[in-house]
Amino acid sequence: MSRNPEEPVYNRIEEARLALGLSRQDLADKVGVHYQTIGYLEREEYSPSLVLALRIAKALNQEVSELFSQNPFKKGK
Amino acid sequence: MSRNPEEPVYNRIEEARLALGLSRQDLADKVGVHYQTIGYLEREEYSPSLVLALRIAKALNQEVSELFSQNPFKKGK
DNA sequence: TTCAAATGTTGCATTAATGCTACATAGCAT
DNA sequence: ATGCTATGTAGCATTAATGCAACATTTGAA
Repeated sequence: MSRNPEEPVYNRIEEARLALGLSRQDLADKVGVHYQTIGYLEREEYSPSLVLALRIAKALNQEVSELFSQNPFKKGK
Repeated sequence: MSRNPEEPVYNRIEEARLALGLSRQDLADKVGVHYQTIGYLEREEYSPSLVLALRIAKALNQEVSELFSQNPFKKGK
């Protein structure tokens, strides 16, 4: 599978982050990653490790399945 | 964070796999990875990518949060 | 016992995820 | 205009996740 460039993972990180009034830097700090990493994830340039996904979900008070999906999200949740 | 050797991810893949009567090879085939990879994950020698976690959850009919956690699982679910 | 299936162990190669730095751009105050 | 904050882009280095092969061990069936 080689870390799947073919099968992307969609996410609503940006939407959930903005809903909490957080900047990328804020979220990065809460989660313990570089702020650029949040940017890469929001732009879906790559998909996170499970550890990071779990941390982000916790930081944003969401279920992993609410934030990340193999299928595109519909508009407005 | 450098992919966290410090903060492990616990899982109940083996339990869920056995409950369905699947061998590691069976699960690996359903999920599209090498059968050794399932072994590594069950032994918690490393934690999967989010893509793989999503696929495993789907193959085992479980929520990601039911299968993977940052905190150890209690006995018998 | 013998055989096969399932699993464990080791080792090596490849690559995506992450860290980090630097610079550009856009928007919003002042 | 000036400055600050947030974000985008590009490049490079490191490392964990995965593939894969070979061999050992365990377990259960015949």
